[in-house]
Amino acid sequence: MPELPEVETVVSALRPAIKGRVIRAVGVHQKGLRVPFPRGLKQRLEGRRVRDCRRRAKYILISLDNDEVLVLHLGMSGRLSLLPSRKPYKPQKHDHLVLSFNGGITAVLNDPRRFGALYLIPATGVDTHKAFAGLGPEPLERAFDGKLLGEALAGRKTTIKVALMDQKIVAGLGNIYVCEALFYAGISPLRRAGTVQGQKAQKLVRAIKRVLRAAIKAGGSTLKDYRQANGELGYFQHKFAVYGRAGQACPGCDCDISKTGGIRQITQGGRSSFYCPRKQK
DNA sequence: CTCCTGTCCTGCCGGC
DNA sequence: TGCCGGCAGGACAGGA
Repeated sequence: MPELPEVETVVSALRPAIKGRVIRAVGVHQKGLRVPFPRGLKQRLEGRRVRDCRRRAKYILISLDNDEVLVLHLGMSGRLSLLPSRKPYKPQKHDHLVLSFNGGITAVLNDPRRFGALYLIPATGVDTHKAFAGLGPEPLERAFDGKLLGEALAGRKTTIKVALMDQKIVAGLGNIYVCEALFYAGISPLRRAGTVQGQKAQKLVRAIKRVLRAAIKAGGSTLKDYRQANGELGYFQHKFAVYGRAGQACPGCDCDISKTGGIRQITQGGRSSFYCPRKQK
């Protein structure tokens, strides 16, 4: 499912393909996703030129020449794919929005579970929109360091797992990368968030950046395979240390799995957490 | 304010 | 084989 690295990968491919291009035709095949589509979506998009395309948290922002911004969230099953310009568009199940640009470029939003969202908002209103207001720092930016994270976590009684899932603390992390980062930082998902300070916070920040960068790197290969591949996560899913690996050995494990039970799976905040009780404290 | 729970949706998988 | 229940997950509303 698309978390920060997947969205980053999508935007990296989308930006050069559509920047400066004009939206010639719009196909709207759905009344909405998690939220209803904006009124007059088709009319408001057609004829507009794309100024730029960027990512914030897990959102894709496509700014248009009428000072409106098309905001997309891929939910957990959403895909935004670019169609080869030679091939005619063939509608697929769960294609909700089809954008046709000059030059034969077509972008298709497909989302089976419809957990995604689409907004069309004024450029001046992005920061105050409910999706962006109060959003925490970008984890890959330099400003996101141990000190900043420690301050954000201070006083929090909830667990570090739940806190890292909170987009107000840090933006763009989802269940998978939180589990992975906590493993690399050696921090238990059950630890109280407020106790992650100083060296621990710094170590966690490094782990977050490390796992995100690695995933983005692998996400590049996901995208290359994308046209032929059907794997949602592509390449990086084979590199998970703990996520989805309950009962198995964690990387570098030298304990007796038959006695320890290996990687443990628990539920926190209604979501699965995977961790190694011996390496994560 | 913080924390917690329910809701949305559909594909997939395990169990019978 | 086929059905069915449960699970997966991000964001957000609303209640405590």
